[in-house]
Amino acid sequence: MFIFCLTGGLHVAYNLNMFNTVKPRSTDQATRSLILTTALDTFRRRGLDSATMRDIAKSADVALGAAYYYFPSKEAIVQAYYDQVQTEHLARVTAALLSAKNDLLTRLRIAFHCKLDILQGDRKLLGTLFRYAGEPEHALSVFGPGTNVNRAQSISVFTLAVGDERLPDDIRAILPSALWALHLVVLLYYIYDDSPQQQRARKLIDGVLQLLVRFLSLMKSPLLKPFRGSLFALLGDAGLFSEPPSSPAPMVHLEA
Amino acid sequence: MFIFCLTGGLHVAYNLNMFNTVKPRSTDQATRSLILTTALDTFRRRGLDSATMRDIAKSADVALGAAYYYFPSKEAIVQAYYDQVQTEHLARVTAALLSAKNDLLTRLRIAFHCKLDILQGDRKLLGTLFRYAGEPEHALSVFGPGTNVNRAQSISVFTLAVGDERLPDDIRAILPSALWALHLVVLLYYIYDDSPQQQRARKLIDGVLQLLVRFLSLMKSPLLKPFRGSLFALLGDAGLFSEPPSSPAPMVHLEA
DNA sequence: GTCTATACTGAGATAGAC
DNA sequence: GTCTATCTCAGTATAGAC
Repeated sequence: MFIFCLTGGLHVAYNLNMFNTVKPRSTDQATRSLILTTALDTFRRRGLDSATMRDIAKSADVALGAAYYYFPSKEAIVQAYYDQVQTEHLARVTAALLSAKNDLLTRLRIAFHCKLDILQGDRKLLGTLFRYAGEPEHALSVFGPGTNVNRAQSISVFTLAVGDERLPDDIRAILPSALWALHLVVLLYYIYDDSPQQQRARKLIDGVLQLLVRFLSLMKSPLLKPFRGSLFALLGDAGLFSEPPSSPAPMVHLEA
Repeated sequence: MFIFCLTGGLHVAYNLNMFNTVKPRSTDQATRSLILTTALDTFRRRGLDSATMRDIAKSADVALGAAYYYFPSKEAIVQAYYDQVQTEHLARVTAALLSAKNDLLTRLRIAFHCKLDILQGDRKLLGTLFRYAGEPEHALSVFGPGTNVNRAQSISVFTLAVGDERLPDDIRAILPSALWALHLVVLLYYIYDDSPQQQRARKLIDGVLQLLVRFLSLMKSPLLKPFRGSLFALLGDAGLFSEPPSSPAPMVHLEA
């Protein structure tokens, strides 16, 4: 219930806005793209809250109605930005993994650092990601059913990074979702990090992933078997990182 | 930097709004209290977003300006509600600990379950707690300097719960702040929990605290010494749960 | 279906009179 | 300290050009 686990394929087919700034497929997509680009530019220059829809429309030389025609709200524009980021993340990680060393730590570092690379300079835009985290009903809640698809895409990048690493089944099942949750925490840290070039966030990633990999191998130890059993029993009961069988299937929410 | 560690005393002196609904100290406090009570009632009946400041003012039989005189924004009202909750939490936990068994698990369960008891029925109001989590500058950001005092109060309840439990120094230093962070996660789960009476959240608390206590005693094992060392090195470097000495003291932010 | 122009509504927030 | 009037801006509506 808390974090739906829709991992599996890459779900590229869902990626509706994949080409919206790269290769407009028709005139209207060009307008959409123009509005999006202009909006992001305005957000970066004036800040998200002080940039009004009228500012954006004016800068893009379209009427206010046009902006609302493509984006039902100001936050829908930010959402579109996240979609872009997600697409870029998948692309870069896919490429980087091809030439990477084959150890888990390296692959995870790629996934995490890539994300921060993409978000470089847009840390303020990132704040809204969490704005509706506490409101399950809201369409833009990071944890809510309204973002099931986006979440699945985001998780799939971590599924890629884990790859075919030899892991116990229980760990393998939850790891991508757990990494996704961890990456949210890292993003929060990144937002608050005022060190030069956010070096502390970079160090945090390296430290935390190193520790995680060590933790995973520790979990294989027979000494920690009972602890590991309790941990996974808890995660199972709570429905964290996976949907428990007793509840309705996650896709139901999409239809509602 | 991420989570300032101002733990120590109970900081009761900071608790400015402690008596705002209990014992008004003058006429204007009575008005403030009236507005607050009416507002919360309106929020609960109509929902936070659809309840307008005009509705609230009308219900409280004051002009719109009066509402804004006491609360600079609608969200300031919610903030006042959190203050109330915090005061109540401290009071209840203090009382409950007096007659409690003296083991850590019991004391931690009191602190966590008490919070949920108080918040019972107000889960939707809770959503706003996280609304500005991603915006360091915002006065109401849970992690930001603007809420240093509130955070310190909240953490102090967990300091109370840990009490004089025999613990290694490094663990003792971060435990209250870590528990505070954990309690935020539990609150998020609580908000999303649609099981009857949020029983799953209750079970999560019990499970997670049991696991935590076991984890703490595992950490004492010499076998895990290197792991523990790395863990605390990481937390120290990242400034998580404590302010690293290289950065300015947290109180500076309060003056700014 | 894409877009312009313009006007309107609702609500958060503020100014200034009393 | 309280009220009334006013401002701003997100979002909606509408009528029409193409």
